[in-house]
Amino acid sequence: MASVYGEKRTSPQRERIAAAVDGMSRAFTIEELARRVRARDTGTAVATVYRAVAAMEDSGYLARVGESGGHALYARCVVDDHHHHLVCTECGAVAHAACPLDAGVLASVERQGFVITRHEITMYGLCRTCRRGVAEAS
Amino acid sequence: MASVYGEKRTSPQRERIAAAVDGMSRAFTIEELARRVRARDTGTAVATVYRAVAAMEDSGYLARVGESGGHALYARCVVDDHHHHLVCTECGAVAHAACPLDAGVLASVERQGFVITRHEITMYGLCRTCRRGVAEAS
DNA sequence: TTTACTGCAAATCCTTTGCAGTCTG
DNA sequence: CAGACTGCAAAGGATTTGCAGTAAA
Repeated sequence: MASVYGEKRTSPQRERIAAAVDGMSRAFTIEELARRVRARDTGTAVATVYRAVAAMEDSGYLARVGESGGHALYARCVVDDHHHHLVCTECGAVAHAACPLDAGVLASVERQGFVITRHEITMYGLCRTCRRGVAEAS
Repeated sequence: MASVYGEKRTSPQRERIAAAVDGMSRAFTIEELARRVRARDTGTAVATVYRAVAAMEDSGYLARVGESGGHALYARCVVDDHHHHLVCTECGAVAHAACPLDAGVLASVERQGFVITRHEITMYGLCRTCRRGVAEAS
């Protein structure tokens, strides 16, 4: 668990926060994470959770995988190579997807004179379980 | 210019806002648009610009093409079929790109049990002109 | 006439920051 | 010890919204 916060310092609060993150099997908002942390230690300030999450994101332990109702969604992501995420809008389950920006797209924008320096791809959908739920409901 | 606001009502303010949008050859923030509108009519409230932009977005006349420094970026986009945008981070020029989500990606997430219901792809880069500028500067 | 649109200003609301104090390394 | 990290609370800051008035249709 040394790389959770990268080269940054740790603290009792950050350890509790890291533990809470480990307990998350789905995408979560900072608010949810904070609630979870504060359930065990009321003393942990929300600002501290925000700062810890930023540190975890820096270290690559956590990834921003989308947003929901104005709240950023995060999920543990220890995969090193470049990829993107797909979040189930019903339950928050996360899937991985290879980056779809292939030679064809690059050539297409190149033809327009552009080079891509950065991109963000966020996908939302339904996981196997929630897909069933929706089908049954209809 | 009837479809600018879709089926919604128009007004002198909305006409001025539409004219200002037409004068924009690049991506712009609402703040920039409002400044432009207010240069000719100080009386137009920023809230009105926000509401007009929302209406234009609804009608498909305007598209959100990215964000810059916490400000949403918009650009005129009358292309009907599904595609994405690439914004030059230097000058705001906009390029179009076909949606890169192909059968391969869909199959990949399907293999994980997911179906995609929505996705957002935003690309940033440099246009031909700004590319040169950067090269010369280095 | 109906009801959408406007201006103004206040309210939202997630996230960030300033500060003083504490603790890690 | 220096510099991070913490708690608290206030500040940020783009966007939204309530309201009363005006004007499209």
